[in-house]
Amino acid sequence: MSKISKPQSCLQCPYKWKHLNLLSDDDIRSIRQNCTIIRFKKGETVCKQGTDATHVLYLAKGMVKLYIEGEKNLILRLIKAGEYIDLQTLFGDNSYRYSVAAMDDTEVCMINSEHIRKLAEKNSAYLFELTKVISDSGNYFYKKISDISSKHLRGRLADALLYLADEIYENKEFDLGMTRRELAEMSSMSMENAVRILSELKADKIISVKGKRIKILQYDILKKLSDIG
Amino acid sequence: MSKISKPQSCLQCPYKWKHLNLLSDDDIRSIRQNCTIIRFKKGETVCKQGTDATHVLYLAKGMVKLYIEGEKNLILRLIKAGEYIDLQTLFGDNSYRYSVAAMDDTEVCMINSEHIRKLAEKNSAYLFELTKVISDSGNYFYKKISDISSKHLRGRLADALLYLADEIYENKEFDLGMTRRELAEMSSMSMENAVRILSELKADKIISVKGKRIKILQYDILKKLSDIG
DNA sequence: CGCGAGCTTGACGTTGTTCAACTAGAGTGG
DNA sequence: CCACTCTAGTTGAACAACGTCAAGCTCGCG
Repeated sequence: MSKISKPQSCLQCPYKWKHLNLLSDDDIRSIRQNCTIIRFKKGETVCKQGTDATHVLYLAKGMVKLYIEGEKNLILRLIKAGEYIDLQTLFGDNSYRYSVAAMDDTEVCMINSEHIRKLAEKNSAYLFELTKVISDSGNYFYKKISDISSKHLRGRLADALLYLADEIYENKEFDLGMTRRELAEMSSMSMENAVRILSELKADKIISVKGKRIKILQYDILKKLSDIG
Repeated sequence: MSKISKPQSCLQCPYKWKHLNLLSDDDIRSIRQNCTIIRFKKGETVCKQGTDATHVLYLAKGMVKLYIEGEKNLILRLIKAGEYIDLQTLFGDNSYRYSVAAMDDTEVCMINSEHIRKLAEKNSAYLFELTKVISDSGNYFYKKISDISSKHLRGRLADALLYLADEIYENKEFDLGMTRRELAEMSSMSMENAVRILSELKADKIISVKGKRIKILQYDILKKLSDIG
């Protein structure tokens, strides 16, 4: 963590804060006093599971992983620039249920929670949009929890690869911005098995793997592997 | 599903609708036109995974299970009278991500979603409370997903028993209102293993089991089993 | 009395983890 | 430039966890 700075002005937010347009100019100005931009280097912890959630985190630049810590970590999702890292802590219990760490060099706007709550309370349209985001994020977990509890190794790894291709890199060919261990933590399996299955998929010519470079050669088969679990 | 009826009046709601007090009398009256009370018998499906979520479900009487359907079902939580069955679908994607079925004879208020959204949009305090409920329900999943993916059989069954004792029946002795298969579906394991572990816990005098009657004899040990996973 | 659903237990096969050995590449200091 | 080390990745084999199958049991009900 380093380089603490105040935004110049949020009025023409260069980070494309979502739903900022629903606030009045005065309200937007007021955010400046309650917002700090912090830069994180790759690997640094942005927020730590269990600590008090006093700030809303908005990812301005870079990519972070949101994961649950335990004997083995479980990466729930990756977050790209332009998204709130999580809004549930804003209105619910105010401690982080997860940890967040930078996958590369990132910038995070940390905005005082209490301030956002006040803005939301007096601006129904704004609150409405925040609630939508929270709801969708909750809905995502229904799928995740069912995938993790019902699918086998191959299906779970296929899920992770499809997630990376479809949601994160939006391309069938991408540089895996993480270690094999992290890929395993996305799929809830041991690192050795993640490697093994990558090798199998490669041998079956469903994907190609060269170091961190991964290309999905047979998208529909990967999809089928994900479906049958 | 049977016995469709309109509420007499929601003004003195006999079902203790949560947060109804935040609405104006006129708004509460307007709900009547958009609300139907439906009775379900034990085992009946209240709502089906995949269908459109056109209504908010409020559980007036009885108990239901909320579960994800698949080759094997996964029961995510039980809901007691006086709670919304789920609010996420109200503001997020509007299809049910889960199925809900009655555990005993129940009554459900089904309120038109669009109507509630309109009330919420013009009443910030009401929306605020709904958002809190949604957020907390999302936060619950962080724990659930981590438990399911990291704990072993014994830890998961201990979780289920503690959940029933602490959250549902609020007593260390209770009648298990479900089959062994359903207990297994709460803990994400096969029915045979749920039975086996119940037997082990009984042999170790941590619980007593007589048919559906379960008594937690050594609460702290069960807690420890849950902790170590 | 017999039937069926839910429950119980043991034996066995499958899935996934752990351990261990080895390889490849990147950085470091002489 | 080479040896050294460190980390990430890779593969095989042993082992543990868990599910499935099969058989028998119990209890309520027609």
